[in-house]
Amino acid sequence: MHTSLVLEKEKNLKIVRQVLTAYLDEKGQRKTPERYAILEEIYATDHHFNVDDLHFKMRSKNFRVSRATIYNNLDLLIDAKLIRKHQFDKGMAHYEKSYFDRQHDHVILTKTGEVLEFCDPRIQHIKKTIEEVFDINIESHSLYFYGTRQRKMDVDKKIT
Amino acid sequence: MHTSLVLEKEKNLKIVRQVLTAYLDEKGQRKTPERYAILEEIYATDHHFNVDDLHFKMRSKNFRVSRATIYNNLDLLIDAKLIRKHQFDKGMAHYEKSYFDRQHDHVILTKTGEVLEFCDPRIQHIKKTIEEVFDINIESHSLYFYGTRQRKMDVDKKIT
DNA sequence: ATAACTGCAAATCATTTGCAGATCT
DNA sequence: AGATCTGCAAATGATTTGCAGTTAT
Repeated sequence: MHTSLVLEKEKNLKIVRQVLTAYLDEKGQRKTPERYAILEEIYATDHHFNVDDLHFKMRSKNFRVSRATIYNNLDLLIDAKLIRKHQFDKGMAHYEKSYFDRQHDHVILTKTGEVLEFCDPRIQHIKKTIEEVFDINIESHSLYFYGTRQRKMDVDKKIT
Repeated sequence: MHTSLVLEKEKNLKIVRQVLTAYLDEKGQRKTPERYAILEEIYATDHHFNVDDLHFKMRSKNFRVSRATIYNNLDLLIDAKLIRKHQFDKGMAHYEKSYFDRQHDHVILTKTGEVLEFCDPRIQHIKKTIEEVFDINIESHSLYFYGTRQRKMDVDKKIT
């Protein structure tokens, strides 16, 4: 990895640690090593993850945390706006770090489980219309597209 | 209720019964009374429902079905395109009849649990764009807006 | 000192499953 | 008759919870 990217990552880690500290101070909650370890593990990598992924990675680095503590602290990090939670289908929830990214939506490739991100302003336009039509306040939305890679076979089919 | 609406409902019931029969014939599956009773209960009312709602309603009409059978047959009805399933959050899944309605999306009012439906063509436009950008095939999507009714209080706040 | 936190194991809740007996075809 | 269904109860899997012991403040 390029040196500047490493430095960038460290700077970001420092920032999110401070965000967490500020949050815990404000809420009068304790600054436990587990909380920082979980946050750092999340911000050290770039992918979506689930509770088991995180638990396994921390354990393999010899940091002992229980799944219960991870669950508890993921809720805390959500409240601190440091991560977002997704329920792609039934089964385990997925999470992603959120502090440096802007709001986006997802495509789930159902064959591989891959997750793609996109940002389309038209969703905000739809949202605005819905708010007006129903006279409501929309606080959040969830939008997922489910699909598969366009394979050669499919292209052939089209020609036929 | 107006007589023509009652007649309309009966006509529709007849249609969906036939659709189910055709499906079961095609798949070589058995025409059990439970299957028709579940279908009819669903098409007799106009709201979203969950497994417990349905179970309770059928039992209170003295039709004994197990929850397991309901689960099994809801999957079957989904496959027959007679109903759709929604996972609004964690917790119980919701279902809705689908045969006479066209595809639509939902607004969930988080305070009351109310569900509103809407149809906005711009989602299809977004879908098309995403398919082109990522070179994928999108098979389905799920879009939910979460919000609350605009209450008088909120309006007052705005003025302040 | 003491309220908050962690880790474990047990509890929960929606859904699924195994299987014995019932029932469509 | 024979394969498919149903109903029950037990199993599952993700998440939550109760609680005793630990730790940050």
